[in-house]
Amino acid sequence: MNVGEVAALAGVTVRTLHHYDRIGLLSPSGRTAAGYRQYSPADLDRLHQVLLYRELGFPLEEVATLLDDPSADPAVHLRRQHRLLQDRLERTQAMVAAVEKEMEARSMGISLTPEERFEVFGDWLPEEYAAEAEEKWGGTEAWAQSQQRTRAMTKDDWLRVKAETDDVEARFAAALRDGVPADGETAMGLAEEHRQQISRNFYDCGYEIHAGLGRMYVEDERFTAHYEGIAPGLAQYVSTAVQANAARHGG
Amino acid sequence: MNVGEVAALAGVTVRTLHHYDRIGLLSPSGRTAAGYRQYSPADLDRLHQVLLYRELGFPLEEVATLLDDPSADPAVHLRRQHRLLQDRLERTQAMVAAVEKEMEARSMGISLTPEERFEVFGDWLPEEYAAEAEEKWGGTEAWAQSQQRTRAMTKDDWLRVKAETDDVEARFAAALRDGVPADGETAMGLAEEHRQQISRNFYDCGYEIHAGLGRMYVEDERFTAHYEGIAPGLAQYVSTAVQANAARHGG
DNA sequence: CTTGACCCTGACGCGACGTCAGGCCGCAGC
DNA sequence: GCTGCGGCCTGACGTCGCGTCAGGGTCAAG
Repeated sequence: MNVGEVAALAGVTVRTLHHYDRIGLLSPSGRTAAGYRQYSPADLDRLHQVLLYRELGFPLEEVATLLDDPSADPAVHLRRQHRLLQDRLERTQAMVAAVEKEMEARSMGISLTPEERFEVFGDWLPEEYAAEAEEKWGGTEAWAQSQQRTRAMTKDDWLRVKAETDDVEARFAAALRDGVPADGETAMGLAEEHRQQISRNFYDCGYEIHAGLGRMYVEDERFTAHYEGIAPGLAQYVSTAVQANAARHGG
Repeated sequence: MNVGEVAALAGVTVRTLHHYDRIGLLSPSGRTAAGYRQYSPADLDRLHQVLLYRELGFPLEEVATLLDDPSADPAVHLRRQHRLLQDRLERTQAMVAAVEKEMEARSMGISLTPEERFEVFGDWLPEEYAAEAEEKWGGTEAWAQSQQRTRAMTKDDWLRVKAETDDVEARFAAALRDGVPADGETAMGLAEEHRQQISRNFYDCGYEIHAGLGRMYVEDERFTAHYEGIAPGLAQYVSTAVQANAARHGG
């Protein structure tokens, strides 16, 4: 199939398909001698996934990493999409309820407080991220604790927590810069501080959990990006330090 | 309240409020001596409306025209939002169903046709516009006819229809330019052609309906914009011609 | 062998902000 | 009184996901 047909079938414009091709999100599996894009059924499959994730609000770059993850087979995507769609359903229902509440209030001559009226917008920002996080960690004790504690935090609390975190990260970066070994006493000390910070602010972070986190810093691109954004090599450095510290206490 | 507080309450960034101020969508009702934005409760009300419409996918400019329409009291907005949210609910449910269908198909080893898989995306483009249109005309016979006929149209059909329409509109513009009276024989002839075109291509357009359409050309800004984009004064001209033609046949 | 629909690749534009940069408030603490 | 330090201000440029030409090749039908 050529672009026009695919566009008509999927309900997108040709330009959109060009765009997806250029950014590498969906490149047709073939071209004719004249350079015409040729889409295979597999390409259509992928397009379908792309459109679903897009509809759910994912930035295209993230859609690409999701779909290119070789450890995620189609069933994983379907389950995730199902969950995200149900989240959206709940959210929409909440908004419907809010509007109905307001209509009723109006008809009774009452007026709602600003807090009441904005609450449906308030904590939903991470529609997709929250869903993903819950998929990974939902149901665990740590997750529940974290949810409960962070919900109670004020803006000042957040700023304090962020300052603490920034501090430790900066000292990690300094250690890396100065050539301090990642599995040495100093770096392990920082790792321990890091662990205690998490325990204080989010959830009881034991050594095994901390070691798991450490692994994620080099495996999950979002964490990796965070640390590499501070200093190149920092993700690996922190990961090593955290795991060394865990090993020391664990065994 | 100053920007920061409003932003925190509504779950948006300060930058967003700056933006809404600059484009005139939501300008705080006051400023302090130092130039600090001061938001009143009424401003918060408006912000709430803005965020709801935004969430529903309306471009900000359109949100502004909706909210600035003096003929639309708060209740109108609430009803519209309620309808749009319910549309979204239905649509999301359809998508959930589609994903479930696909999961089942996969588990049975069957695979769906491309058409089946994309159909949920297909005809939904005008989430909001379609909803608005249906709100106005839904349930009428003309609406149903139009829906049925346009669904059956191929791309070529659309092009042909568009060419026809463009032709009549160009002749209307020429008449206007040449100073031909809008309620004269020539202009009424064009109006009659216009009416028959609609009847052929969309729905049985009698004289009363046509007269109603004519009124809309000067009352609904979208129609007005369309005609004024062709030639200044054309909206009024066509409107007059159409109504004169209807009056001639009606009485 | 032309015509008209369809395809290609730039390249610029746009909406709705994000993200600095440079500088002015406002109030707490010394 | 001064000095931070967070919050606010106004530009101004960057980003994302395309829309929209411009200039030109391709292909099936007549």
